[in-house]
Amino acid sequence: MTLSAHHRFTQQLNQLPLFKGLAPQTLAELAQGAVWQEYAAGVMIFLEGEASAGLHYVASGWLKVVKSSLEGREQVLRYIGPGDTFNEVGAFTHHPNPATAIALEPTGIWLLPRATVMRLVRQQPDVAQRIIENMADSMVYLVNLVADISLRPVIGRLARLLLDEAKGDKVLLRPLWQTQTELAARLGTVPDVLQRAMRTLENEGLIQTQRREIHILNAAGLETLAA
Amino acid sequence: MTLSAHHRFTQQLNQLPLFKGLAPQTLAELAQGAVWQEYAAGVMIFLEGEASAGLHYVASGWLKVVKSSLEGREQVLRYIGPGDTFNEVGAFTHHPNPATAIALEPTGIWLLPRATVMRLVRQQPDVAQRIIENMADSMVYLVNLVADISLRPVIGRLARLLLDEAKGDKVLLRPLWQTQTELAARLGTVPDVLQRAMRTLENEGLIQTQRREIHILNAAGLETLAA
DNA sequence: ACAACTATCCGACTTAAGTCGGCGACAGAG
DNA sequence: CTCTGTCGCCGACTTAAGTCGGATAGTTGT
Repeated sequence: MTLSAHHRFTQQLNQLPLFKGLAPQTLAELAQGAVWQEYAAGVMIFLEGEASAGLHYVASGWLKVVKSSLEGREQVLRYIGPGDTFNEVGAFTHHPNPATAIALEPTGIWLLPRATVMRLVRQQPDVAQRIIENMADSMVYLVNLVADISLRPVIGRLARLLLDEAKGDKVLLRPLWQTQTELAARLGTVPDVLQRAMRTLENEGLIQTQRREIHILNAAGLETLAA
Repeated sequence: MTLSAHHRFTQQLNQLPLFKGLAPQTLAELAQGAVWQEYAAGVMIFLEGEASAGLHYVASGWLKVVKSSLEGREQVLRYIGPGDTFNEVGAFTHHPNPATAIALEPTGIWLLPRATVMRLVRQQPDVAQRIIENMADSMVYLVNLVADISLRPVIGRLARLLLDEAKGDKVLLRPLWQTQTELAARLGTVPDVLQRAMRTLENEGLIQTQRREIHILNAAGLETLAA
């Protein structure tokens, strides 16, 4: 990792909402302690139960945070992409990692060691506040996830996911790493069940699937199922 | 609410891990802005979707934080008792409340307005850090809740709950407000299913239920189910 | 172009979870 | 004390979810 890489990273940090507006010196300090890491698709970034290193900032690529059962079933807690930070839990407490992180694509990550971010939080109230807000967002997300899984049938969750992911568009082309197995894990179920749910939606004329695209034919109908 | 009540509250705040060790003046300021609220058993403290007021500190009593489905089924996210704070999300962001809070017993709460805690966070790095740690704990709890509900059968969740709640003891006497309906909501299921699970555990000789007590006869057996 | 592998798809089946109706115990209100 | 409503208990039933075996299509590497 070269000096210029760190310099570029300093620039990036300044863009990042979490660290925007900090003094150049502070940013440089932050960048100085950072460790660059690259992961190939499918590689584990950290494992549930390990003591964890610090705050992770995703420079490029996508990854997933999951919990696994003994039988090997997987529940996706969150997808994380460029510009996101994750592992606040590991960075700010001495809890072991509560979940496992796995790269979905070739992924580049800056690792900010615990001591560095800790110092920053104590010296920069702005950063502390933004971190708190970030964590609050995560909590809202998790709370909704619990409610979804517990109180809604699979087909309802699927309908909601399609609507959210499409964000008003009528067409939804899924990234390559969103295989049906991944989608199923995100919804908290298994591929077969997901497949049936898809077919049901298709038979009822709410969606239409092509190779790598899903067309939403009847958004209102999906809303009803997702309610 | 009297001056002496506020004075007592200042004492209490000083005990509270979250605020321990602050300057007396800071504590007094904090107590000054606080609003005292009392709720009878079963009364709603705040409702999902409302804009929310600030950080809540429970002085006495127990309450639950829940999400409800349209059909009226309830998922308990967390139980909260004396000394706990809750509603970090509402206090530190402009999100509406992500869930509903309901008193389980007569409950007394100090409400710390957003502006007050916000100022505190910006001026006292210690407080900011502890709040972050608090939220991290909540996130760990939620993450595990998601995994439990998604990846484990009801009977396994029940076994784990019994073990956790007993904390090594062999006897578990449940508080009055833990009706089977409440317990079911905590486990993410319905009373009937819970009852069956209980009977199964009893038939297999793992536990024995008396009026308001549950005796653990075979902790190892429960561990196996909970694994 | 071919083989090997993986993802998808599908029908049939099993199991877990949830629903329903009713009954008996108990607690609080009158 | 009796009435009334809630809670707990239980068996029978329905539905949602998950499993299994196997066919098919698509992809990757050689």
